[in-house]
Amino acid sequence: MKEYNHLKIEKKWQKEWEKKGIYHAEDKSKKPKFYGLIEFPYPSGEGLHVGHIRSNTAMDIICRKRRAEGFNVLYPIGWDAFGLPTENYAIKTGIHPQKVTKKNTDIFRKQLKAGGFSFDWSREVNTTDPEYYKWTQWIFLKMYEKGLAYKDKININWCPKDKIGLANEEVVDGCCERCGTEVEKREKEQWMLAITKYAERLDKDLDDVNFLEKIKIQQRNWIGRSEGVEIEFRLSGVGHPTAIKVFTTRPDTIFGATFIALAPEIAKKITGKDFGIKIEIDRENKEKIGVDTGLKAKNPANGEMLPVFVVNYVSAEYGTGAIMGVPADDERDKEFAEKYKLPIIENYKKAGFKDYGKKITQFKLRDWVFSRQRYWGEPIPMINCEKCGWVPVPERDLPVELPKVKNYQPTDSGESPLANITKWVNVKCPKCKGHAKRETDTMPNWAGSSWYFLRYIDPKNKKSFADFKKLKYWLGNDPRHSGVDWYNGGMEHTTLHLLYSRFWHKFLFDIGVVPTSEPYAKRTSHGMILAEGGVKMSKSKGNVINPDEIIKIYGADTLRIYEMFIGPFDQSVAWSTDSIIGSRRFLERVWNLQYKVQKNKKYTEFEIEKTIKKVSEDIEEMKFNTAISTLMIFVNEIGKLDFISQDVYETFLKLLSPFAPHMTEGLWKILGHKNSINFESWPVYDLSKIKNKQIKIVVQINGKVRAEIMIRAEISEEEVKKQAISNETVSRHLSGKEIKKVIYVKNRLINIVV
RNA sequence: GCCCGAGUGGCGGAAUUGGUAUACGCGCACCACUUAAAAUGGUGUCCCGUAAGGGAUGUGGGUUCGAUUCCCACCUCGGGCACCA
Repeated sequence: MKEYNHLKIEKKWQKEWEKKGIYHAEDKSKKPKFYGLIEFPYPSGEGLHVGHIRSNTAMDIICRKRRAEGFNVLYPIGWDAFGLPTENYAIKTGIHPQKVTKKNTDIFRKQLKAGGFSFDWSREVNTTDPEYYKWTQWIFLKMYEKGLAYKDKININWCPKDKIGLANEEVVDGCCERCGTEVEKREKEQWMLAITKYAERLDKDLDDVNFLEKIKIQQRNWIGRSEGVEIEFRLSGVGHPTAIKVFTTRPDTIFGATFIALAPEIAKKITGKDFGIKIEIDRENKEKIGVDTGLKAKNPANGEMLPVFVVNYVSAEYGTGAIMGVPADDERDKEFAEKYKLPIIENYKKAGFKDYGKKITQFKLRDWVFSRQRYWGEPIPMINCEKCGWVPVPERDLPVELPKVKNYQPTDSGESPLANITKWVNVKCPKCKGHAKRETDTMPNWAGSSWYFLRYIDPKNKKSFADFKKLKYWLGNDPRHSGVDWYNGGMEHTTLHLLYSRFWHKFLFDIGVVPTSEPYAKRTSHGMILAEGGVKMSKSKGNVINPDEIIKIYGADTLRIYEMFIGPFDQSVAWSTDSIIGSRRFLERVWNLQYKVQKNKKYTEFEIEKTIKKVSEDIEEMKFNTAISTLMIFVNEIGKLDFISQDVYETFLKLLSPFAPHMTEGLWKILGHKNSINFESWPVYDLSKIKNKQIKIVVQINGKVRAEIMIRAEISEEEVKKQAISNETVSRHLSGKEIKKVIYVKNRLINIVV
């Protein structure tokens, strides 16, 4: 008997599969296609996380099953490599981020290959490759051309300690994510993308995609669509001809309005005065403050003159920046009214929805701040000419490559380090050939990840980001109901990445370069893997599990099985090194079953049909933990027998192969097959083969289990009742009692009510 | 404050449309094999009780012949949003 040697087996088959390129997707195929996608990793210096193994294995199992079901499968991988950690490392060490990225991707690649994932490595993409970001820049230029990219003076988050502009997502509770310093607002010219123009469609089209409900809910909350009415309140008294427009979702409460509240910016616009009211960033300070502007506004419903206040709880960025205060119906207005002794009307008359204004739709979604004052990102391909203003870099000059710099530290003025490279910055205007300067801001790291799944389809194309025919094949022909077939990723990317990439895709659809209006047909999400004890894995806590070591000791197959068995796929789970042994023991049992195989004996006693059904269904629902427990139960049962017929063993190996590809491949060859188990078709089940001559029925009395009886299948209800009542234990419990009712659930239980 | 999700043995967790609660795995105990240990195999393992039986799925109530599952109220934990008018 040969022992299960995972090191030898895994190395051997990984080499063989790579050599033969068996996981390469075909661009021209008569088979139906399946495009399975995972979020491409950020190659951090910390190496692969066991969480990567979890989500990659899940999609790997689905893709392997699809191949066995006869699909032409695309399961690609790449690197989302622009970003802060690499840049910060460069600032600290002076090593070029490209070098760091190369080193990290090499490590990640090696680690992923050791996991035995069926990626098509020939399509690897890297967002920091100029051949890749050329097209990221190209998409930006198209957006500029269509008026979706524009420059605007806005408040950005500024960390006074790091002297750096921060993205919203880098601000945690009003403080810098890295140094904890309180963030200030600073006005700065930024490139913006008009995602709000797509708000309506981004919301509505969620109806047509197969995303998990909680993902749709989060997207909808983020977009924040609400229908209301815009009402004009005419100003009078101080010689103001203007009116104040108010947005409300409750126009029916207009008779209860006792004041008007303005955002500070709006008040300044109307009166030209600064009232010293500020909207605090500090979220804990929720006390409502206001100043009376002295203006009066006429309520169009009843002609009453209402005082107009500047307040700190109305934002200029939502609605019209002005509200009607209805203290009787709104908690915030009530708090304000009580503090400033304003009247609170109860029992006022209700108005109709559109009686005093016109219906409009508002969104919480804001336009996307697209500029970063950083080095390690895609340069924004724009040139500022003294005469012509902003001029896009001509397409033929793409990509605008990142120049070499000596110092990656941002400048004191908050500009990108690129601003110091005068040779790079100073250019001729493409229009008038006059003196001009390049934009020195770069794109956020959400840019490259907004379209990477399209590049996988045609990664080496030099003429376009991807050939349209290939896009049509892999995304489908139906413009409304297609895209990547199945996209799995983390919940943390539900609002930003998922929304941004849907926005970009819709834009590309509108200009006719992609065939579908939605990028992803189906989206699911995984839970995180936490350290033992349920805390986050982190270097500083020293509780990070390195997958390499687990693979070395137990094998990739064991790690894969363990991570799929660890708990429900969509929930967070705590790592437990002690429990891995169970997955290893299971695989060893499977391995040892080969010595019980008898070639010519037909095996009829045990039903593999149920196992096929359950495992097949569980994979589709991502219930990998119960799929594995089903496989374990089968092995436990079959292990009790003296011999196993080869056909049953082979069917079992096919079911196990997506989970443990290396071992099953090894066994497949040992059984005498020349071809890879990867080319075998997925087992089908035939429920009619399950012969249940005897069925176990539970007998309850008043809902309490008292006995079990065996019945023949298909006997009548009357006979089952007779048999149940005649049971010894049952009759003992029934003696001296009157039977009121008998409930019979077919093939399951009988409940006698006394 | 609002919106999601989850509370089941010592631990990770199972449970079809409401139908045997605790599958599968870890751990633990005992047995076999062994000079011994490890490994492996076997048996047992929610609680009380010798047993018959009784009690348990965060807490309290309800619907039902029957509730982990459905309804109401509350508590705890995780995630998201946050003065959104």
